[in-house]
Amino acid sequence: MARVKCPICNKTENILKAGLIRNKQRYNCKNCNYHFITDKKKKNKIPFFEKSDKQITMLDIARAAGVSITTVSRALNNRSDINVNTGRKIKELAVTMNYQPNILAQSLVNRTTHTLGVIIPSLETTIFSTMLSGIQEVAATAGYRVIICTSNEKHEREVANIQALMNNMIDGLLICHSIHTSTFEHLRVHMNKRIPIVQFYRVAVGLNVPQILAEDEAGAEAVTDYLIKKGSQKIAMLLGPKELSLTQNRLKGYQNALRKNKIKFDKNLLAHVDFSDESVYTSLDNWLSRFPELDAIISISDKSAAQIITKLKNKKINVPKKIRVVGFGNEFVGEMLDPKLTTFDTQTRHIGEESSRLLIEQIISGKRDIITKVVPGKLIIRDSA
Amino acid sequence: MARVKCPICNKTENILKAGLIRNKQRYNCKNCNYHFITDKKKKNKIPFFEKSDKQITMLDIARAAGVSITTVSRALNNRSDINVNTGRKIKELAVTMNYQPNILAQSLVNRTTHTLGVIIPSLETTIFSTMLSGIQEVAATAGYRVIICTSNEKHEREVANIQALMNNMIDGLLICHSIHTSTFEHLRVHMNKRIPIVQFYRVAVGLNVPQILAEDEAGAEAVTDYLIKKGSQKIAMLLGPKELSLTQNRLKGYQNALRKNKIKFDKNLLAHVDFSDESVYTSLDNWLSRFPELDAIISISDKSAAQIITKLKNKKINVPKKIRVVGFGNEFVGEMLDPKLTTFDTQTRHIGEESSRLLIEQIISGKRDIITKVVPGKLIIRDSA
DNA sequence: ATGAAAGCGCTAACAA
DNA sequence: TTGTTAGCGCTTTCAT
Repeated sequence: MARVKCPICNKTENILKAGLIRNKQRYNCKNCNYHFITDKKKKNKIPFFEKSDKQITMLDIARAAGVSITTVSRALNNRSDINVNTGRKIKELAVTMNYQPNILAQSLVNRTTHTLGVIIPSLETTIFSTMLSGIQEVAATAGYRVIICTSNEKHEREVANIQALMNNMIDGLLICHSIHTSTFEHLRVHMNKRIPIVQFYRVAVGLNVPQILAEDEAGAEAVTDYLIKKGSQKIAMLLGPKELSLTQNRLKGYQNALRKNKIKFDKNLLAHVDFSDESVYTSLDNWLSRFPELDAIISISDKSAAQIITKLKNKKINVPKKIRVVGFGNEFVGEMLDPKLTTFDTQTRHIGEESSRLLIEQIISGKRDIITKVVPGKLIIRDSA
Repeated sequence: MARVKCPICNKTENILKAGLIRNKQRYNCKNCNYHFITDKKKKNKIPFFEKSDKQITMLDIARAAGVSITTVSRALNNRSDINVNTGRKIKELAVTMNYQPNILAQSLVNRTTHTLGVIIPSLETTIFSTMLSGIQEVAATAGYRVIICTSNEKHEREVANIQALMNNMIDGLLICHSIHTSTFEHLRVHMNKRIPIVQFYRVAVGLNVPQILAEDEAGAEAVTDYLIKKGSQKIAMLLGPKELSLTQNRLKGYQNALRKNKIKFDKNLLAHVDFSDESVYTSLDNWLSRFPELDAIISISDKSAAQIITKLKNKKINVPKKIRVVGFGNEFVGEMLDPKLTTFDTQTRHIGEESSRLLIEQIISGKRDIITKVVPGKLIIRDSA
């Protein structure tokens, strides 16, 4: 074996191997107790990408510029305490060498990742992907990345996702709860941490976490009111699971309108569905058989409204003459239906945008005000009611 | 000022302050030239979250267990070279102390983030959010996070997003090009790097990057063939921008079917739209005025098919009697239309799943096979054709 | 204006 | 089986 020479004492005796660090052989000179390193010849063949894959680091720039790594850092971060020429030279060098900062290293040291986490029940439901679009747009503009996790309406996945994200990956969390989430311990444990949280659309009530909400109560009231004005008396309502604040708020709005118009509330006109097609159809059949005088249906979403209208047409029940149908959400599908769908526009995209905005504001300001904001919507009157 | 004692020589003279490191005061003993540290009393008031926000590190566990940090690492990573009892004790301790690993630090050292980047034109188009759903589902199952970036169909944003993601944040990239992307240098520069790339749905042809495609050519051929069998002769086709491979492939399929059935190709029956509502309506009006004998329209998406059907109904043109309409994508809206939409199901979700699967496979295996995979679709026959 | 060195929290090679 | 040490790539403090 070729002898290695200690760069300090220049001897070749008593040099021990002392570890292999990132492909470099490290040695220890027992004479002067000095550790040093030489390149190690590669054993295994070079992977195909290795040759072009050498990431330029600040050290490379420092060497090329003949300055210290600190100076490079200062130059690239546009610090004031640096010679203008040195700074310019380093920045030019960084460009020509195609330097790309290692974001992981920056994040580790700065304790900030410029990344938001979003937990959302599903991506295939129009309102959720629309909200996500709003979130991502605002985030991108503010220079934040977005990591998405879908809970698929499963509580366990919501819990697991939160845990995974909160481990230093994100600067803030946006969450829209799954329908099966009724305990909130998994959120509570993170509430007093550095990382701010904002709930949106489906929120846990009584939790000290800011919320961005749709205009559920006022919206449902406006819709019900409108139907009554149009002459409906027997108004059924398709709702989500009882536990959701959203459900409760819409129900409240509905009841407000009934009370105002002196119509007796009948809880059999309520149906709680789990968003499956089947549960929607079952509820509809149920109503039709129990309430021949049914003259209006308020649906939980435009999608189920579309399903209801289609089903009613199949049964030769005229919409809106016999039964008026109103949706919630103002999705694209509403305009394509025949009759065109009357719906309450919850301004889904805005909800996403506002949530993102509030979260980023809390990240930047460091403030943790417990704000509740309702994004105003509006009734879109078309032909189905 | 209270004097500080050097732990080496035990003197209190000639001790200089030597920096403040992460809230600790560092000193330098000039007698023995030894650097040491003591805790520094906090000056500014504690932020509200600080008390509960002390992240437990491996060092804390090591101290609590009376072992070295390496041993903790070994225990938590379930290494074999560790005493079973020590390992168990450490893992218990980690749980009781509620230890959460710092993913950034792990990623930095392991050079892998378990995160995929996805660049997608939009989130508000059903097919894209559906593909994303498939991507995210497969990724989550394999233990990968997903960062999304929308290009909003803008080339510059696509380029910027790629650059931002490739800086050590991701282990692999999934990309669906924006319609305005016709040069691919921004991709090419990353092709030979460690980070694998997979293109999906809208791909750059002739680029050495794996692709997952919809069955565009065969699908369009099947659709056209079906229309001709049904008796259509004058078949218009709504296409995306000419540059997209997807457009070219569907056009090829259309032409194949015409040729096979000895129908003359007329390029005036083609319209290239930019997915805006307006361009769809303009194309339709154009066709109607120029081709009174028009008897079928193949649309680029179910959404535009829906718009076309709605518009034709407005104009009292019977679908499918006078004009047959076929969509692409099999989105939810198709079933809600009247008449129900005949469409080619591109299996959008599968495309996302397959892309994700291929990318992860390449990440794990380290192989970079240039695979092109077409996800088979099928014709869904309903009432509009 | 610049550099040396410590440290962010973790992993891994070697010594013991 | 365990500890010591260097290092991932960056920022920051203090000294010069």
